[in-house]
Amino acid sequence: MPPRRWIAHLDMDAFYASCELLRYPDLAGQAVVIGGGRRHQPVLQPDGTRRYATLAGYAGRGVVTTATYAARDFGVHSGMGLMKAAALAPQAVLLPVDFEQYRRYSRGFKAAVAEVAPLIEDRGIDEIYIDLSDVPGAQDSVGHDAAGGVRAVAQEIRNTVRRATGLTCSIGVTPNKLLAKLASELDKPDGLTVLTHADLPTRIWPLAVRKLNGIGPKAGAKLAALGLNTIGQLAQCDAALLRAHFGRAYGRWLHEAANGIDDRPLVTHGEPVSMSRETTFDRDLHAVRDRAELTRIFTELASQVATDLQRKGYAGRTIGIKLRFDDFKTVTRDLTLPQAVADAAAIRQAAGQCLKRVDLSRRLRLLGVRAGGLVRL
DNA sequence: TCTGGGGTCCTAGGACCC
DNA sequence: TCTGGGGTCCTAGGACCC
Repeated sequence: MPPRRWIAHLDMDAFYASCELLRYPDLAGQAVVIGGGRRHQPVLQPDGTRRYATLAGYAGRGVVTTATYAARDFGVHSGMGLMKAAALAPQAVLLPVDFEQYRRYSRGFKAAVAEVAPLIEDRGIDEIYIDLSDVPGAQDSVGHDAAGGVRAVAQEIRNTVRRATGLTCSIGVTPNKLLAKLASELDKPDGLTVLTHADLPTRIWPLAVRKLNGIGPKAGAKLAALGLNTIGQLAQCDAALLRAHFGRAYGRWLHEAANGIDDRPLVTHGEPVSMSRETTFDRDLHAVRDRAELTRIFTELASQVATDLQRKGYAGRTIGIKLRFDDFKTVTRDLTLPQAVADAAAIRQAAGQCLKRVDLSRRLRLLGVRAGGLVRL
């Protein structure tokens, strides 16, 4: 028997919110929302207790980055505007985002996992894929359960993460990344789900097509218009019809994905492609009337990109800008230079060239600066 | 109660070269 | 002087993800 391929997807539970609960244990069990700017830090009071800001009366353009499960019970979810979240759960505690802290915990849980299983693909701050195929014990049967060994390995990883960070995670273990990603959500939070291809009809096919990693709002709506709502309906659908509606590559992918087919390897190391900084203004700004403020922000963004590049040891040959107007229309412009640059002045200069190519009659809500075509310094 | 910030990848057209 | 085909680079936009 050849060894089975066992891929795990590990997803930290309500990651940012859970990190904050470690710092503020008095909030355990409460509806807590992480998001917005820095204007709502908890205040330590003379009696030693903390006073927290709540969502009530929030005014601004912030969105929910993460919400605790208690807050989710009110219908609050990530990406939702904080104004809307405040209407749903005015009493929920609002905490500012502290990426530095989350990155520490992120490094912590990844290092803990690597002790058990070193083949890891990084998928951002709070999730990873892990190849368990060659981890000792993963191929063992337990009684009549061929997946018993890998289940034990995954459970050990969960225990290790918990010990190292105090945080819980959910893991899906399946023959490939696509199914593992789906499976990790099936028993969230603090869950472990092991699936094989045999489980496809009962566990995967009833799910909405939008659960598939790679089907977003647009493709989801298009599939719905075709009467395809579940992964099972998609799996049963004629492959030629999917190609006709979605193009050759994406049509084929849809058909394979719905049938649980995915042979993508883990990517265990990678170089960054671009680095960018962007900001949404508190109020929409006009190129002429708010010129001084826009110039200041523009220069600041260029300088932040330069700092990021230098800190990580890269230079960028393509400098670009991003603008979002008051009607939410977004445009980009970029410029490829003869030489890669990493200093603030050169980035600011190139970004300024890009800006000249944009019609600035509408007011702006967002400005961004980007460096692509990265080379190692 | 409109919609953050940081990314990746894909497509498509035009320039330019052989 | 009516016109092929392939390859690469550049640019702009868009879908999608965390």
